[in-house]
Amino acid sequence: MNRNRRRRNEDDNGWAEWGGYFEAKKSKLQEQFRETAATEVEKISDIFKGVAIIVNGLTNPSAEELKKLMAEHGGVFHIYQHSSTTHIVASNLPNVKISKLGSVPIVKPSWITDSITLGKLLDYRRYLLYTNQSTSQPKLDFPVVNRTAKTASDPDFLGEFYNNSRLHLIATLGAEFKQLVAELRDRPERHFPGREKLLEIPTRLNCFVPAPVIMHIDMDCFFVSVGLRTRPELRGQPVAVTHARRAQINANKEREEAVTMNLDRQPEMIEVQMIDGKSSMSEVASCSYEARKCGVKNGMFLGAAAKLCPDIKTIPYDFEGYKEVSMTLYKTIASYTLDIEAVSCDEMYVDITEIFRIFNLSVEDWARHIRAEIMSVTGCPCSTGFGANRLQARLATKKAKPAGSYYLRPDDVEAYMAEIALADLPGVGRATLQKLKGLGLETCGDVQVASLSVLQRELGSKAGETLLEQARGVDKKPLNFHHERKSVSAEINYGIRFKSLDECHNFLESLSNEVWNRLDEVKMRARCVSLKLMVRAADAPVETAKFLGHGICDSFSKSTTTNYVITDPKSIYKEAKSLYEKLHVDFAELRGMGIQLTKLEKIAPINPTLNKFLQKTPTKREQIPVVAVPKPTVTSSKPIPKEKSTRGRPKGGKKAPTSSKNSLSNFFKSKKENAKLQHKQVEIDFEVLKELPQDIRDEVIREYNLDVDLAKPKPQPAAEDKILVPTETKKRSHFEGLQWCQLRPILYAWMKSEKEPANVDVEMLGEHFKQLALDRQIDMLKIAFNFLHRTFGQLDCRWHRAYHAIVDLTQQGMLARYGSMLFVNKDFDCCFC
DNA sequence: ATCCTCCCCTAC
DNA sequence: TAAGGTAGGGGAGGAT
Repeated sequence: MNRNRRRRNEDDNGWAEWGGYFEAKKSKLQEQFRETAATEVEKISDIFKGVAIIVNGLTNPSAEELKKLMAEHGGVFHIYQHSSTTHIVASNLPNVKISKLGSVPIVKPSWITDSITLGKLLDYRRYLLYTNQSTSQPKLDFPVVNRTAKTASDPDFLGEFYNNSRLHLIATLGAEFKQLVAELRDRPERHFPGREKLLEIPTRLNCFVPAPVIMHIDMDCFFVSVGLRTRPELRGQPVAVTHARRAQINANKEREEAVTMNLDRQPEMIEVQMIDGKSSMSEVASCSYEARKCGVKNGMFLGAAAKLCPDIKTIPYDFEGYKEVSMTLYKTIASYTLDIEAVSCDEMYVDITEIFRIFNLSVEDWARHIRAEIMSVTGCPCSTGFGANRLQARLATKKAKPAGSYYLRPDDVEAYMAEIALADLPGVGRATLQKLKGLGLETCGDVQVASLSVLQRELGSKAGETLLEQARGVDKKPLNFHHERKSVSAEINYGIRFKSLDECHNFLESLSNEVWNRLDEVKMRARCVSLKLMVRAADAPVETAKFLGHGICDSFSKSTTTNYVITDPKSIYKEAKSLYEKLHVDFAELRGMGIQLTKLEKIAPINPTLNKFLQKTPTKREQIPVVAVPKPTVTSSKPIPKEKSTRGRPKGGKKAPTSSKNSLSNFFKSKKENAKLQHKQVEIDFEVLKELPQDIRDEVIREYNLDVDLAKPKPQPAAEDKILVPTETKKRSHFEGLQWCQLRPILYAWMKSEKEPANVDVEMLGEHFKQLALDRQIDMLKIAFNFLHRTFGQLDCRWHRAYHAIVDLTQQGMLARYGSMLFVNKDFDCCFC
């Protein structure tokens, strides 16, 4: 991506390449495995003689593994498609790409694994990824036995499911647009070609718009509108986007029973009550306003929707179309401003204040202009709402829909709000609404006069407070243009019916790979893995009403904070598997599984100077001070001090391990040897020495013939030095297995990394930071290690580079003077200076 | 008092 | 048949 971006066209604000965004993602995958060194493999068979594959997109097994399998079994692996390529292997390939791939058959990866399992080349036609189920897909000339990955027991399931999941698409597209807005804003240049068009709008006098103005823009029934672009004959009719084509399915006794049994259990699900054993339980992803008039809602089962609206027409999904239209939408808005908070693929907030300030437009002029432009470039209608904050803008959109615009003027807010139904407030969902009903509250007007304490008692302190504010049209949350990820997860609660523990483990492994790929994609690393399970409720029927749905479930989750930074999918799988064992759930009862990663860290150093330095190959000079210290054998290491570390200790009443002593002792031995080697004098920091356990300290003093009188303290250290050394009141156990380090330079480096060095008052920041640490009662050592870890942890532990980066900064006058420093990583590699 | 874990809720 | 994902806010209750 980065490389592509540098090539960008200066005139288009980066858009030319944004169009190629998804393209770029795919080619990156290719780069990844091209870089993988060819591994020498032992030939096992000749199953794939004459077969030459390329891999397109994510697969399971991965491209790398397929490459190895092909080599082992006499096949050929191409990185790019070639005239001699015989098959394309893919788990999910957007329809739009198929036409470009020509006549080479596209097969599922299980063709390869199954062939190997059975020891012979199977007929690939049974493994074709595409069948002629949709007009946009290529027609196939031969009969196809469509082997669909129905349940999670199938290795192709994950990709196939995500390829067809609307919710997955919505979630991932939303996240991608958030990230893209952030990236665009990070570019130094600002270029808004769209604004020129505004000059053509005749300016009027007296169209003062009080600042700030927030615009909320939302496509009207997005999926339907995209689908109707090519189906004009359905305009004005009740239309729904669903997987199913018909609202009735063939009668099936078992299913009728299952439906009835589930109905008994879920009387609150109104739409479920409207269905019977013959109704389709395919969900309506989006429905037209004509369908909504009959009471049809998004998320409803098609069977239920058809009961309300017998004329309803169904149209299939068009995932590529959604991507394309949302891209165009964002592109259009961003040609006017980058003050955008992406909400989802079809919705965003835009701070429009600046545009009004510059162009002297009325809200109506602007709305008419932008809505017309969006209509013309996407072929889809949208609605816009304007207000002084995001809440007002959003409620205005509600009134504007469909295909309209509304400005909620500051003077009208109070009266307007009183009429708003509580259900229309963002954040008020099913559960909250029920609670409020219990209090006899239905409109914002009711809430306006309710007491805060009552609301808080019912909804919790935070939600109570926000609700009261919302009811008055107040929204203090500013738009967030720079979104930072706090978690990455992958979850599937459909098609989970394991027949063996192996199947369950395999699926968990696929999920681990998936979630790892997503983490890597956003260039982050994690330190916490959570596993979420959906388990059939004890009294729920084994057969669910919805085909392969999760039915009525209990959900459980468990997490583990690792004492290392996760740097591969195998670690995720290992942790997830162990969490699964701890939850004691029978694989046969599972109905859903998910893995979530939290405690995320950015993969790259933030400081550009440090970054640049770290990329350099170290010179000989730079390598000298690195001292390797043998790993302590007594205990496992903990890279970042954790209050809970003592809890994780062996419970058998063992004494706390003495790793600290051992490694310190070792450390000084190595230090001495190293000094001899270099014929250099050894410097030992007084404060470090003071903190050593008595016996080691004595040893060090003896070893080095030090002239130190610990009883007579050395000159009073500067104020900030005092806090650098953990005091005796701090529990030593926090730092078991860790070494001391001089903190000031590190903290300065940290602070510098977030603000550019120029014009930063180091002393002031130091004070500020100290206060922060004291206020929050965080150990300075913990902060320092967090920093070190976050910045350098993934760089193959090149601590010497970290050190020299800091020295470098110091020499440039960018850091304060530093004293002796000791850096330690989780493997007890040390560098000292 | 504050943090952490395991939930629940909400939005698209 | 059908494709019930994902991220963030926040609260209860236990641990420290």
